[in-house]
Amino acid sequence: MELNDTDVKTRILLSAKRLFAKQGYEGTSVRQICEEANANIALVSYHFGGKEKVFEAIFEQFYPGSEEAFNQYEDELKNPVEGLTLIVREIVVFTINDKELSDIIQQELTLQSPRMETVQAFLSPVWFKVKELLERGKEEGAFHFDSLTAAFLTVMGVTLSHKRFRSVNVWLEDNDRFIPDSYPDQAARFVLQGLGVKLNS
Amino acid sequence: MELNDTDVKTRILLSAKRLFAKQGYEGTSVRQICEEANANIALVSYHFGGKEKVFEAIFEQFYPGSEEAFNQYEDELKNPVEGLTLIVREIVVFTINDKELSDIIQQELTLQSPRMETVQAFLSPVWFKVKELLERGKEEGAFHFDSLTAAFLTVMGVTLSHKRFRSVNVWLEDNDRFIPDSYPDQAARFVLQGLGVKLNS
DNA sequence: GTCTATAGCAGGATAGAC
DNA sequence: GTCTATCCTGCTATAGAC
Repeated sequence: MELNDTDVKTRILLSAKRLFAKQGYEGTSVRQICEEANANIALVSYHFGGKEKVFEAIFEQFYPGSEEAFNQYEDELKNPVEGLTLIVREIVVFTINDKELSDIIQQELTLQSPRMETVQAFLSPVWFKVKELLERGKEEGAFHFDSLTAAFLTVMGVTLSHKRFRSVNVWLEDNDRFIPDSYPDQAARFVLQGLGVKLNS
Repeated sequence: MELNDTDVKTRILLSAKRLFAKQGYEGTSVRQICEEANANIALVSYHFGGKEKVFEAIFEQFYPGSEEAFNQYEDELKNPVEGLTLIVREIVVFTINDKELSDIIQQELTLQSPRMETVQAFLSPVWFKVKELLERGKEEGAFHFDSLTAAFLTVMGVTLSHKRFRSVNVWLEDNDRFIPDSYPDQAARFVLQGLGVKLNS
């Protein structure tokens, strides 16, 4: 990964992703990124055009494209309960697969940064769909909540919460068997129950 | 607030809290803090001993002391369902009352920063209690979940999620009446339902 | 494409006058 | 307690040699 087995551009991207996730954007210097990537400092400007552009390139490279995905699951997304289950699972799977990128997203969501625009552009399709499903699910009587905003917030909270794992194991001894494989389902179940859906499982 | 109606130390603390919340710790400069606080740059070193110490001072000043609080609610905390309801409500109330401090906490939780130690020291009592309540609630048959870690994560997610409000109203038009007053109860209900508790409301 | 060298600036901190 | 002036370090970015 950090060896010269891949091209420089990729090495820089991977190092930047790792470091942004651990230390935040501002807390990470271009020098540090290049050191870890075994790349010369000047190459960040040459290949990307600056630190800011590296940030954007990370999203372009690693954020799962959700354009075709929506078409692929068109049928499931018609039903609010099925659709929300699917989306929550997919988001949680993503946060497990790419902890780094989801850490970066997590951080940027609370900041009023110049990078927010980039982040929002990538996240909008999914969360807009979530909003739509919540609204339709309520109309159809499947979900029970007072405020859309409150429901939306809790769904966001559950699905994105995984990233605090690092600090969590300070409070929990890990004799508990936390199996990432089953977590997407647990999270989805939690969300649906929280929204007042009766589950037959 | 930003006028010279309070003493310098307090003005610095308030400005720092505001800016750390909006821009992150690394994204905020001492110069900027002092400018907003109408204070001279040298006073940060004089009164606190550096930027890092300002961060700690913010927690000492504004984090609600949870030592006496636990004794005060001793009775409610004996029952897992009651106890968890109480704590979730209190945390959510706190995140609404002091959005800035909870934004700061939110940010630091995902970072591996030198400030993590400070943050954890303040948060530990509450989250340790949550863990205990979850465990006991499961033993007593009140809660239903597979993994303690998974349950813990979802509770954290819901209770801390409020801070993403700023980015949320990009996706939600605010014709939805989100009433902060009722949110603590909604969040608590969501959590309990998610944990499989049968509610009579 | 990659490197060295350096420009140019902003950061945190403090010495010392008041 | 407060201020000015300054130190030193580290940052991003780029010009120009290879």
